[in-house]
Amino acid sequence: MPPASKAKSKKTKKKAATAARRSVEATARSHERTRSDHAREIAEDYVELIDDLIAECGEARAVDMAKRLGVTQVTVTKTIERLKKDGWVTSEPYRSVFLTDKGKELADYVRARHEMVLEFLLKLGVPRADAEADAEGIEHHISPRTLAAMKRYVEG
Amino acid sequence: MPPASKAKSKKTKKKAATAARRSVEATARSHERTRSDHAREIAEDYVELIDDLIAECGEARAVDMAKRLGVTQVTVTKTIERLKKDGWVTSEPYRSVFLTDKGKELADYVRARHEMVLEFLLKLGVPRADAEADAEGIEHHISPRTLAAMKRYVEG
DNA sequence: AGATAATTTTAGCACAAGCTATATTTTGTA
DNA sequence: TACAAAATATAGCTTGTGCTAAAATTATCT
Ligand SMILES: [Mn+2]
Ligand SMILES: [Mn+2]
Ligand SMILES: [Mn+2]
Ligand SMILES: [Mn+2]
Repeated sequence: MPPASKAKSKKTKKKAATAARRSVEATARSHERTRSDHAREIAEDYVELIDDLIAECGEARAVDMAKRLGVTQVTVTKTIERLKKDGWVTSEPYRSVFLTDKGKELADYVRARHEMVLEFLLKLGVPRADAEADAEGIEHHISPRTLAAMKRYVEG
Repeated sequence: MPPASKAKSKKTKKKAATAARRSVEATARSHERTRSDHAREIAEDYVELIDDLIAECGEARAVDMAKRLGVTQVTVTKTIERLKKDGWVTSEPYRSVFLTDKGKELADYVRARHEMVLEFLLKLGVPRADAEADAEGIEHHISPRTLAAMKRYVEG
C-alpha cells in the first residue's frame, strides 16, 4: 500500500472552479467524434490519392501510392484489402486499384474539402509549406459547418 | 490471370496533367507529419485532461478521465502506463495520476493551443457545438505558424 | 523467347488503442 | 470495525496500421 496522504476527502469536492465548463458528456462526445474521424481518415486519404493517380497516371498502383504516402507497398496492399471490404475500392490480384461509385463520391467530397482547407490557410497567411502539411491532418476533422465558415472567409 | 485490357502501356505515361503539383516527396512528408501528430495526440489530450482534473477536482482519477474521454477505465489505465513510460506522468497503484514537469509543460502548451483554436473557430462564425467538437481533433495538427496566424485573426 | 527488373503477395512480427469479464484494493458508511 | 460500494488492476481478446524478408507474378528489354 503506497502512502496516500495527499488530497483529503474529495467525495463532494468536485467543482470549486468558477468558469462554466462543458458537460462531461459533451466532452466525451467530442472525443468520440475525433476517434471516428480517425477511423475514416485513411479511407479518405486513399480514395483521394487513388483518384489523383488515375487522373495523372492513368491508373493507381500500390507502389505509387506507397511513395506518396511515405509507407511501404506492403502497408498499402493490406490497407487496400480493408478498403475493398468496406466498399470503397475494387482490385484484382497484381492489378491496379479502382474506385467504386461510393469511393468516387467520397473522393470528390474529400478533395473539395482538402482544397478548401488549404486555400483557407493560405488566405489566413500561413506559409505554403506549413499550410500544406497542416491541411493533410486538419481536413479530416472539419465538419460541414466549419467548412462553410471557411468557404465564406475565402470567398468573402 | 484477370483480364487487364485497360490502360495501354503506361511506362512513361506519367504526367500529362497541366497544373503544377507538389513533389511526391513533399506529399509523403505531409502524411508523415500527420502520422506523427496522431502518435502524439493521445498524450496531448491526456495531459491536458489530467491538468484540468487536478485543477477542478483536486486530483486526476482514471474513472473521471474515462468519463470525459468516452472510453472505459481499463483503456485509461493502460494508456497511463504508456504515458508513464514516456515520462509524461507518474502514478502509484490504486492512486491518482500526476504530471511530471515535462507533462505539465506539454499540458500548458496544449491547453493554450486548444483554447486558441476554439476561439478562432468561434470568431470565424462556427456554431459553438461544432467548434468544440472540431477543435478536439484539429488542435493536434496545428503547427506554430498556423497557430500564429489564428492568433493574429482572433486578436486583430 | 528468355533473362532481368519491377511489382505484388505472403508470412510473420510489433505496437497502440479499444473492449469485456473478473479479481483485487481502497473508500465510505452503517 | 465490518460491510458494501467504488475504483483499480489483470487477463485475454480484437482491429488497425506499420514494418522486413522472401516468394510469386507481371512487365520490360535485348
Ligand atoms: Mn486529403
Ligand atoms: Mn489527409
Ligand atoms: Mn484533442
Ligand atoms: Mn487527427
